[in-house]
Amino acid sequence: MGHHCCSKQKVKRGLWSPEEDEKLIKHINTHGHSCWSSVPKLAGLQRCGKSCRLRWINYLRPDLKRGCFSEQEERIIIDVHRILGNRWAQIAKHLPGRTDNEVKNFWNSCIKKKLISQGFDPNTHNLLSTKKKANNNYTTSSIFTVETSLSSSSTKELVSMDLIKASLAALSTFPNYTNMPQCQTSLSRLYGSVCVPTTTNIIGNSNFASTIDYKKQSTIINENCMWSVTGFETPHHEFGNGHEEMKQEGQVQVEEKNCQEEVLYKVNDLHEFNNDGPRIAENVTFDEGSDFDFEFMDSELVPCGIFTNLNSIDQLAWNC
DNA sequence: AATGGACTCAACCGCATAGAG
DNA sequence: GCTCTATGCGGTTGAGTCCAT
Repeated sequence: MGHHCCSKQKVKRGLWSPEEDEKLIKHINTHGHSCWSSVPKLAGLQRCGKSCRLRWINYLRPDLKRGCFSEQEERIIIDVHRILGNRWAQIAKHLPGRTDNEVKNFWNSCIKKKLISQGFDPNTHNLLSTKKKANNNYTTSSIFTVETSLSSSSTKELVSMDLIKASLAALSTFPNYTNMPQCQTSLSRLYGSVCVPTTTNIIGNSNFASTIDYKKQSTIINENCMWSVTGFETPHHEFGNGHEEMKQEGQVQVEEKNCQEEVLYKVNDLHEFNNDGPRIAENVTFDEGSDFDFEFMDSELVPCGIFTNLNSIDQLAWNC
């Protein structure tokens, strides 16, 4: 079965010959590629436009970086994948000179196995646990297994590996972030190479909002934020009149213990309360002044357990 | 040296989406 | 609003290569 774009043409398939590459390079360098469907004809190639485009983007483009992925690139892929999932094109945008295809292949052939061998689920980035509950019937206590008395002033203290592992294990028991029974949650914050589990109390209509914990030198995203923006479900009956008022005002406030900084944001539009499905916050706007890279987050966040940047839990896991 | 399984990665396939008419 | 076409993207395939036996 051929492509719909070239089904009427007699096109060559399979590997490209050096002659074909040369023709394509010459044509694009001279005329550009404003319309890929016309490139084969103009370049004298018996290929479909789609094939030409792919060959150019993935192989012939002059700005491509060839060769092995560096350790830093690998880490970026893992970090961005944790947030965006299998959105290879978006991930590749954070790696100059790399293509989505290249990133995807590298993930499937190398990183995926590495994560699995380290005991992480490559899809969720959670610690693979043999103790997961079979029916997803989570109880309040499941997420509270990790609590510490660390104060905000002690975030630079080193935390033992046992505590970190316990934190990961606790989060891994909570894979989907749906039907969460209440709005209190354990929170693991990552500061450089230090993992600091804290306890978060969320007040108000909290599944529509949260705090973004950010610093100038390293962006820190807590998973509470992820839950909020993705709009995890909470049973309807949990909301009282006070929350209805908040909804009408279109602004919610979240209080978080042990947070160093808080950024409040407004929720301009909320879906109607509904017993049947998840309620999703839309058109979320953030106060100016935050240096958080929202383009990086690509506006649509994927639930997962741990967020980190360089030198964080990945490195710890890698070196264990 | 031969062979077969594992692995890599370029290329293809099918679907989603945007835009033009 | 509908259809058609082009483009972009993620999943999958398969030829070539590597490596253990």
